[in-house]
Amino acid sequence: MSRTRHNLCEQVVHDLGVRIVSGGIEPGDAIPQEWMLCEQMGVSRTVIREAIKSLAAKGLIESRAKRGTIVRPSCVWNHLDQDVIAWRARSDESGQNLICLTEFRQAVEPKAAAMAAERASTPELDRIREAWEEMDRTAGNDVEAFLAADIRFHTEIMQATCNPFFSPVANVIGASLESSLRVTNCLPPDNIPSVPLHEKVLRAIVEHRPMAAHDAMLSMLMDAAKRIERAIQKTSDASPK
Amino acid sequence: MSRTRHNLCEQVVHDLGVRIVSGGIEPGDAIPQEWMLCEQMGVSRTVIREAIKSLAAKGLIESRAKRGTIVRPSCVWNHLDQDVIAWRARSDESGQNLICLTEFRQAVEPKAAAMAAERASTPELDRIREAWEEMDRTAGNDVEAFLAADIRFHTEIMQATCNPFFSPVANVIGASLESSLRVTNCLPPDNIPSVPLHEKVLRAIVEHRPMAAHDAMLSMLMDAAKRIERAIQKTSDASPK
DNA sequence: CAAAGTCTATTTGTATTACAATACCACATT
DNA sequence: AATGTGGTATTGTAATACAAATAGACTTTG
Repeated sequence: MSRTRHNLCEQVVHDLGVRIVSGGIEPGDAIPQEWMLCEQMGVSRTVIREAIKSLAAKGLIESRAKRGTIVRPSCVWNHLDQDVIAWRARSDESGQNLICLTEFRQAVEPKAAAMAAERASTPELDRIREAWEEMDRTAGNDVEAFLAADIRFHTEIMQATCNPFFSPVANVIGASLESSLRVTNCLPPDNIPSVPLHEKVLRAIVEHRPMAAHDAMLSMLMDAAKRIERAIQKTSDASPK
Repeated sequence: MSRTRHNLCEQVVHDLGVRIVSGGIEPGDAIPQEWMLCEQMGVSRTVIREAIKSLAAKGLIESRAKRGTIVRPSCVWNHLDQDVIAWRARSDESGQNLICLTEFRQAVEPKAAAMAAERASTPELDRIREAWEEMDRTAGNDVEAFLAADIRFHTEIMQATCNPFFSPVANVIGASLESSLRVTNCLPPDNIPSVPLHEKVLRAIVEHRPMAAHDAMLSMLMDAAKRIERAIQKTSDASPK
């Protein structure tokens, strides 16, 4: 039970979620019955049932009377749910998940940047600019603050597409940046070269140049992907086999 | 209470979900208190609470003791959740939602097709081919079966990317095709021209030609988008203002 | 003997009651 | 006027009881 969470139900959701996503219980298999979970976790059936409803809402499990509650095939999980992404990231020893995250970003974000360049309203442009300014301010000294600003920069671009279906991509971006921060284990100065790359994207969007925004975003992501790949290479060399 | 669902909780989730997504309760506002919902819907507090957990898991609401349960800003909703998509589609009078769905597909699917062309394994290729064959078989006579096969075709391509983050896109595809079927109000023969467009995608993927797959998918989607736009134009002309 | 139907036991689904924890609000205190 | 303090409404948790559904064993019947 890692660390205390804001209430019992969330704690149970987290524990079961991690167990399922990390492969502790395989798709098709049943999770323990309710009374058994009550015993194992020392909570009432009320709590267990509410947790089960949460996980079912995320697509992870499905309950039927008598049959029990089974883990659904992973292709129907809500893989862009913030919790599911976090649980997945936890059990990513190899860095394979980080590669998938980055790959997905490469597929979606350039097009999103282009759409933002077409449509972003003035307040949306301001929010993107503010995020970039925060990046510029914190680069080289505060890694945490830079990360937060970086996430905000990309998230605001998703919002600026004026298409709600891009919103969940923000979860991928957040997980990707956090995870890559851990993997590359970077120092404050390492953030500095990233600033002009983001600036290029910012300018293209502000000046309503979709193609330029697309290309700038793509090359920024390719650069990030390259650094991640190198870092993963290094760590797998350090602990071979 | 539209129509009877498999259990009480799901019914409550559906009713509340529709009310929230359709804008009946705005972000920042509180939903009725638990005892009030019990009265309104004629169910126990147990059921209400489990439904609330479901909606919270989808990002729609957030509960706090005393403060009540409030609707969260729509930018943190899990917009790619199957239920959320369905609820959104219900309240799409203008066709604006269908346009967003299509636009998102255009942003993601070409790249996904390219990745599938790079990596798809033989069984995955078989499943894509089978889906296309089913489309070919049912085009011109069975609209329902054609729709199902069409959805399967695109869904299998998402799976063939070998990247789990593409899976939820299948929900968008399903909603888009169903919704566009309703809007364009098409007859069986209207499906026929769609078959060779899909065949082009299929061939490119099977022959492992990423660029070709990308382009074939994109032009297919552009074609679909054009037809949808025409249909929406027509219906808004029919019922002006 | 096989196929169909029935019964039972197990598991989830729903209702009810009670109390704990929390946080907003009004009131009192300094 | 600012601060503290307690009441109160609302969600959080527990416990119990029963309903509904169904897998699997058992029985009946052709």
